[in-house]
Amino acid sequence: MSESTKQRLFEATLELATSRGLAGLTVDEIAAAAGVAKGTVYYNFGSKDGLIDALLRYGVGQLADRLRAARDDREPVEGLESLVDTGLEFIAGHRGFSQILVSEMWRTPGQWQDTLSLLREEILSIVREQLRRVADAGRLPDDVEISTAAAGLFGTLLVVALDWQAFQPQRSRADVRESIMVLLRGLTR
Amino acid sequence: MSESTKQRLFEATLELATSRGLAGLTVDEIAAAAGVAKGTVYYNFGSKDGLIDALLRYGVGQLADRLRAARDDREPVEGLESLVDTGLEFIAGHRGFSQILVSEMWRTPGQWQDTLSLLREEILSIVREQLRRVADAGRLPDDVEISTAAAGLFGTLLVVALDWQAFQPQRSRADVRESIMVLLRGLTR
Amino acid sequence: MSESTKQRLFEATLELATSRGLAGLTVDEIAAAAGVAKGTVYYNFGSKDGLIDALLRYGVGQLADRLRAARDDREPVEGLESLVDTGLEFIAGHRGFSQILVSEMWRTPGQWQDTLSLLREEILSIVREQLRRVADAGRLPDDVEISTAAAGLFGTLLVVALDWQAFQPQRSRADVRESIMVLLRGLTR
Amino acid sequence: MSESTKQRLFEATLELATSRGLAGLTVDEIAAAAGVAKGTVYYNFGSKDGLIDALLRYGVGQLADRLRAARDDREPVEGLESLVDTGLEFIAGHRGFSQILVSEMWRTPGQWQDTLSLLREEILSIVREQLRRVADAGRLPDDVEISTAAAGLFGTLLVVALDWQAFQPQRSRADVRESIMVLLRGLTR
DNA sequence: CATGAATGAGAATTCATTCAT
DNA sequence: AATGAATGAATTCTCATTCAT
Repeated sequence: MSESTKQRLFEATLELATSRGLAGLTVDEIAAAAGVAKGTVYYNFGSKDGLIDALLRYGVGQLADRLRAARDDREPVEGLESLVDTGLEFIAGHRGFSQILVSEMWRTPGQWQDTLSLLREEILSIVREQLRRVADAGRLPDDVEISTAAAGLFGTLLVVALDWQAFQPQRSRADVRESIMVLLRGLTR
Repeated sequence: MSESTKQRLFEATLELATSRGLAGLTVDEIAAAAGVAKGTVYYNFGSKDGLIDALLRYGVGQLADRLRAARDDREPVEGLESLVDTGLEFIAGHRGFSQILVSEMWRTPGQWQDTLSLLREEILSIVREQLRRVADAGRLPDDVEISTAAAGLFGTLLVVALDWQAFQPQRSRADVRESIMVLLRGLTR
Repeated sequence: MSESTKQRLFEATLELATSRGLAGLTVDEIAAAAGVAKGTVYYNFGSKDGLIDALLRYGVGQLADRLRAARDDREPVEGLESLVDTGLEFIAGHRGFSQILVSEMWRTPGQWQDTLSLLREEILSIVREQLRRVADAGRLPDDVEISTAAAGLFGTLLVVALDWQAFQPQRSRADVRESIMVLLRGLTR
Repeated sequence: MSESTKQRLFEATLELATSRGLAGLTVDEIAAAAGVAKGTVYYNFGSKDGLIDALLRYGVGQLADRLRAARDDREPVEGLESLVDTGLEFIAGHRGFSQILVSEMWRTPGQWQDTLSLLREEILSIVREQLRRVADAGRLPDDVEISTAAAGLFGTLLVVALDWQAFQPQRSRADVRESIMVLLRGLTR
């Protein structure tokens, strides 16, 4: 079934990209790691970029789903913390994918820039919405611009989580979450 | 003189990388932009990777120098803000360089991982030192661990600055600095 | 079919090497002569060295096949002469190949030393076996050690044949064969 | 003094060529191994080929001197054996140089073919002269052509000696000499 | 006499893509 | 739906040679 082939290609690409970055991957490697012939990549995705593009959409889709599920009708600030926690959990559990995001997200004309802009927007809109609730509850200082704060929060979350994994793996997730919360609480007072 | 050749190559590479990203550059282009023959790159750096490696050290050296110069005997929190501002200025002025930093810094084994670990440490030690002063002045909450905060601050700065350049170029630098300061002020209360 | 591509590359390489030597060939030339794209060489052999390595095995295989075919149930000394004649014929017909054999065979660590040691052994075992028959027929002096004689005979054959081709091309093959036979007859008395 | 520089370059080249062959050497390596700057090679020899050329002449000159010294007014066949023994001794003592000779001597258009033809002739004339004496003493069969035999003897000597060094280093020089003598005695009866 | 930084033509190698099966 | 041999443009890298000091 085609779905399993695509899935296998996604997983192999993720696995390889974790250590070598997206740009450094060859279609040969990906196909070999997925246990399919090279032509199969082209049959299923049309091109290398097509595969990467699909992979990015797939991964971000998963992240967005989780984030959306994490929001609830609780108190706004708690909801924000829940968002952060969910984000941290996802990143820790999908390190390879997250590394790809940081690696490619801010690369200027980067090959996947268009897709990434779209995906970034999808995530940010979720964060912005939650920040908006916090603001509506009067818990955000007036001089904080929501879209800026959302972008900053997303980037910080990504980077802090990866730094944790790469350079301070002995820290617990709760510990890392708390570091970010300290910042957020400062912000939301 | 060899130093000037290396210097010219660094500058040409940085220049090109700012608009096109480091990964996509060819040695031909770099040499042409620097006004030297292609062989000269290999004579001086051994390989394309050798050039990038040297460039990373050079760039981080520059950043560290600026950061060190930004610290002064003023009030600790102001000193911290000065550090942030200097960092922002540097990143905005060396976009290509900063992009490679984010792209490679958190890649697991990564080609330049060894170099980057060293360089990360060089920057972090400066940030840590300043945070220490802030703490000594009693301006940091007790539950904030300095080395964690330093790593988070560095990553956040990098990412927020790049996000600004890539997705919100119309914002002013002062504006962006203020976004980060809001966070810091929350932290340092 | 892949076999025919490899075959074509072997033949083209051998052809070119006969007039220009193996070391001086470029992959471009070889591919052009074989009527395939340059990438095909890399697809099939991985590298220029890989091609040469495979070619050595292929060539020695051919030589060994011919030598084995040349042995028959005739009188032992005649069989030995037949071996020599076959060897001469092969070398004369594959000059480029033989040159690389002499060039590389006795080079201390040499790029293809491992391959060549194996190949040398394959040829020598055939020669040894024939010398053994001569000895069993009581036609070899007692003080001649077979493995030493085999190695000497192989080397001599190679060198004499190449010397003929390079410096005395006007001599006939029969003439050259006779020169070696004179030595062998002295030996087998 | 220039002589010592040339000498150092000869020795370094010989040393390197022993394991890697002449063609694979770079001027950089040679200069580094000799402890001089690259320009010095060009100052002294004009080109890489000039260095190799001079080296070949130098080495063969040494060999020719020894061979000439080995001939004496003794009985012709003994003189021939003395020639062989001296040749063996030289080769064993100058393995690197000898490997170069075998590697390059029969390479068809080889870059140093002209020089090598001359040098080959220098050695062969010595061998031919001695064989002539043997013939004059009535110790050579009528069907042996002297110049052919000389070429064969030279090649065989070279190859057998190298085979000894590379593949059967445990044998004594006397042992190896005896192997060749067996052939020669058969020839000279 | 000697140096070594710089050169650039030439060679090896990579890799996304195509296409006949 | 999948394959994998073949391609060739693009790139990296090599190295003999030059030349100003």
